Order: sequence, then C-alpha cells, then structure tokens
Amino acid sequence: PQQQQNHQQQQQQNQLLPNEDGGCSKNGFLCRQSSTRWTPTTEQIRILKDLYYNNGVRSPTADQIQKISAKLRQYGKIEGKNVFYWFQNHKARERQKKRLTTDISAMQRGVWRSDYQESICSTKYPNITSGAPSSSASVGGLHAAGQVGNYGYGSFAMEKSFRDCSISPSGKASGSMFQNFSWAGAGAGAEPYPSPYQFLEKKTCFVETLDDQE
Amino acid sequence: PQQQQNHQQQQQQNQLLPNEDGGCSKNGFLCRQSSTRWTPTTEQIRILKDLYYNNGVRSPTADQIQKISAKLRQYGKIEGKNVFYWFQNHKARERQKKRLTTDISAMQRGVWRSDYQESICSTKYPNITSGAPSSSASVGGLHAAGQVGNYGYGSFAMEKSFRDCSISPSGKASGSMFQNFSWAGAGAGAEPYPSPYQFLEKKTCFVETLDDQE
DNA sequence: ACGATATGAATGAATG
DNA sequence: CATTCATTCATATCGT
Repeated sequence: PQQQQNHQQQQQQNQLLPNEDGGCSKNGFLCRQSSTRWTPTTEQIRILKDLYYNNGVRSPTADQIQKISAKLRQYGKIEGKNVFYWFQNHKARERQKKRLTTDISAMQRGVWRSDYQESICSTKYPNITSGAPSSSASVGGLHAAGQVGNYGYGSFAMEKSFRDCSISPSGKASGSMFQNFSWAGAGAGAEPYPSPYQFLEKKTCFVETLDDQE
Repeated sequence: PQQQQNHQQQQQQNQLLPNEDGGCSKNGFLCRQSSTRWTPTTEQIRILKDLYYNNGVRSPTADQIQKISAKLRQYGKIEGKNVFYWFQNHKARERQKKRLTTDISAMQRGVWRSDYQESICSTKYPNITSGAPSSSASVGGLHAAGQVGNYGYGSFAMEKSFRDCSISPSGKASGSMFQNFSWAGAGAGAEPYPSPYQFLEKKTCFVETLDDQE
C-alpha cells in the first residue's frame, strides 16, 4: 500500500562524530562544525516510522516527544526537537507527496474519494482502550491516543486554498484583538497592497522620536 | 543573542533594498522574494528583535503594529500582519522552548529553575514621555508602554494551568508542548546538546499509560 | 566531482 | 496563546 519511504535511508548508524576538522572549508567561517544536523540512525528511523505508521503518531505531544527521544537516544544522539521536526516533516512530506501522487485527474473529475488515502495508515489505532498496546515500538506507552484519525482532514489540498475569513470591521482597535486588521482578509478584493496603517492610526502626539538609527 | 545562527538561517540574509515594492535585488542574484510570504530583511529583523528584547514588545497593539510596520516598511515591503505574526511566532517559539526548558519533571519536583535567557524589557519608559528614548528602534515613539512587565510572569506555565497542568503524582506529566527543547533560542542556555531526558526515564515499564485523553 | 533527491531545520501564516 | 500546516533553505547522501 505504501511505498513512499523506501528509497534510501540505510545509512550508517553513527550518530554524530565530533571529529569535525577545525577548517571551515565552507563558504564562510562560523559554519557548521559540530552543529551538524541530526542524522538519524537506522534504529531511530525504524522506531520513528513504526510510531508513525503502526501507531498513528503524527504530531506527538510534549510528553510523547520526550518519551520518544529518550528512547531513541539509546541509538544515538538525539534531541526533542529532532523528534518534533521529524514528525512534522514526515507528515508534511507524506501529504505533499500524496498530493502529487494522488491522481490529480481523479480530483478534477470529482471521482476522488477520501478513503483510499488513508490506506497507508492501516487505521489500527482508534481503540487504544483495550489495554496492552503491543505495538512494536511502544515508546513509553505511546499510543497516539488522542490524535488518531485526526489528520483525516478530508483529503489532500484543494479546499484550503482560500480561507478568507471575513472579519467585521470593528473600527476600534484596543488591546490585542487582532482580527480586525485589514490583513485578515488581505487580498480579498482589497487594494493591491494598501498601506494598512490608517485604519486606526490616530497619530497621537509623540513624534519626537522617530529615530531610524537602529 | 537568541538565535543560533550556526549555519542555517536560510533566506534571512537576503537584503532587499529599501525599495518600496517587491523589487528585490539581492546580490544581483535570484530574486526569490516574489512569493506570497513575507521575507523579512535583516534590518527588519533587527528592529523587530530590538523591540522584542529591548523594548519588551511581545504582543503589540494595533497601534504599535501600525507604527512598526510603517517603520519597517523603509526596509522592504511589509504589512501589519507580518509584524503581528512575527511577534506571535517569536513569542510562541521562545515560550515553547522555554516552557519546557523547565521540564515538567523538574517542575513536579519543585526543582524548577527560573533560568532565563533574554534581556526582555529593560523597563523602558512607562509612557512616551520626554525626549529621545534611547531605545534602538523606537518606532514612532513606540515604547511598549502598556505591556512591559506583563510577561514578566516569572516563567513557565502557571497562568495557563487550567490547560496543561495535568501533572500526575506518579511522575507523569502531560505538558502541552515540547518540554526540553533546547533548540530555539539558545540565548543563555546554549548548551551544545544537553541530554536532559533521564528525568522521565524513570519508568521503563511504560506500557500504555500514556493516555492523556482529556 | 556534480547534480538530483531526501530530509533536517526554520519560520511565516493560520487555526482553534 | 497553543498547535499545526506550508514553504523554503541547507545539507547529507546517493547516483552517475
């Protein structure tokens, strides 16, 4: 059913080798060095994918991220952000890929159905209430309890293009309300790019310091 | 001081000329700016950060947003919403990092460390009072008058406990977001790569107890 | 080596 | 204010 992630990812399992030479042969100088980006090991990848595909984890919570990273740390250096980004990216790219893959023609013909896109997820998670998870990579009992099926947002992209939220022109801007900015609907038939600072600009008196000497 | 410009920092360096339009002429190279999304120039970033860190601006009001964007417009095309989002994102991300820098396990143990990083507001002027404010980027007398000291709420999540304070006595805590992300700012922490994940490593028998469903 | 691709990281833009 | 989505940059890796 899914074949979108079997290209190349079988690199070595060396986590991070601080053996970087001091010579920044890059374009600048204050470059990389040890700041090499995280390179997931195969074990880490395996676990992550297992969580993703077998446990339906898509956007792990802080708690989950913690557990996951703690777990993955056994296989190499890793930080919470790596896990966070991994899921973000994986989800995003899968969707992106699907967008391109999923016959566009189907969409334009309207024969597109929303059930075949979820095939990759096997939908096995919905009822975690049974008890023992028995998942392959149960990282801290991570079961993606609350988010399963959440991403089933219809399908791919097509309805999220125009999100024009027309807001009511309050006219009064006080505090931190932000929905009454003209930009809320910017482009919704307004000016090309208007100077949006007149809608509430009352221009007090202080004009003394407009120093542009930053 | 809060951005780990190690190597990445993608399109940040493209300096749009003080044009008024989208006329970007970076280095005589590719003008990638034509996209939809705002690409802050370095000057704009600098001012924004200055406002953020030196003036304590966190959630600028419409008024402030106006002034700021007007000011920043000298350095490139910008709209109010860009400013608005910038502050929102900057705050959220800083918070996101920080919020969990004070990892929950420490929190539950009361070992909470109020280790801060930024030089938030220097408690500027409570008002647009007298003469020249010495702030770097005083945008039209924008001094963050009303909100300084507002976020000086000590630190972690405390006012929002109602939402994510699901700390269980069993040593489990369901925070809201990532906890120990040391990535974002690194303004003060700046550890190469911390490994503070043992705090939740206490239980290896984790099996399914992750249910943090509301 | 160079170019293509995969993917980590960052962040603007939204939404709830 | 928290979370998520989309885009884009940067770099690691592989193929030729």
